[in-house]
Amino acid sequence: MAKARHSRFDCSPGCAVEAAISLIDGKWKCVILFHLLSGTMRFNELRRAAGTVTQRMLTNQLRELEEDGLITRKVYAQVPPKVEYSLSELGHSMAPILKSLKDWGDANLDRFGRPEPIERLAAE
Amino acid sequence: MAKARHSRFDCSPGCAVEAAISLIDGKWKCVILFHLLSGTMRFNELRRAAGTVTQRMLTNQLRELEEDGLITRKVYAQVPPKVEYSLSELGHSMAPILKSLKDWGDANLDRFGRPEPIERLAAE
DNA sequence: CAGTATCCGTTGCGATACTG
DNA sequence: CAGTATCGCAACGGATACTG
Repeated sequence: MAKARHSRFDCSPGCAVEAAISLIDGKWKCVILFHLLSGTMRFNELRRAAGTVTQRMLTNQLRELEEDGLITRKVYAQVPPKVEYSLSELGHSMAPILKSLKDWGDANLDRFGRPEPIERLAAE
Repeated sequence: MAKARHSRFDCSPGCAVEAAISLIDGKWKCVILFHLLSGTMRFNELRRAAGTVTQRMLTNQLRELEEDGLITRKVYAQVPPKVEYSLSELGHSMAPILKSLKDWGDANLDRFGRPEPIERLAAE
């Protein structure tokens, strides 16, 4: 539990930056965090919100976020099971990062891989 | 050239966030970007600044950043070779992201994997 | 509902050696 | 100096099946 999963930082300048992203790397983590900014969510809610994440990966990422103390997992002892995820205080402190990521993304979405709409437009 | 390296975003909410980190994921990219905020740097300068990155990885990450239009590579036709890397305008636009990462890291460095000094303190 | 377990191909990435 | 080439292992991560 909480084994040193993150690579050791050798604290050169830029260390802080490296440390920060090491917590949110992995394709899904910041997406999860971002969604949790809006409030508590259940497992399958997150699953849908994240788009195409697999069950295994979502579980995995949630566990790591929990280990790192960014999110809180609350299990209700009932059937069917109910588990709620929410941001810890530390998690909330990342809001500025998430926000700047979102802002940049919004401003530049059309610049790189603009995802084309699923339906083919009139072409052909 | 610029093949679709990044996974396709299916533009659910949070898509922008996903898009943004997809450009800076990989342990070294944001460290590189961060250092380039201070100005132009040469290959081996970056190598030293980044800490423990290998030659292969640095080259690799630099190429991807270049493909994504975040940095500019300037080669001087001379011997010995001299190559300078600097942020493009798009790269500079990520400054807020880098800054928020740095701020968070600075504020929370002591909370997670605080890298212990190499020399063992008095213990034993 | 919210997971865990297993299989298995793909990618990441360090080590090492070579080059214009 | 600033790379490229090749090897090889380890981690990532999807698909699928099973469970309390």
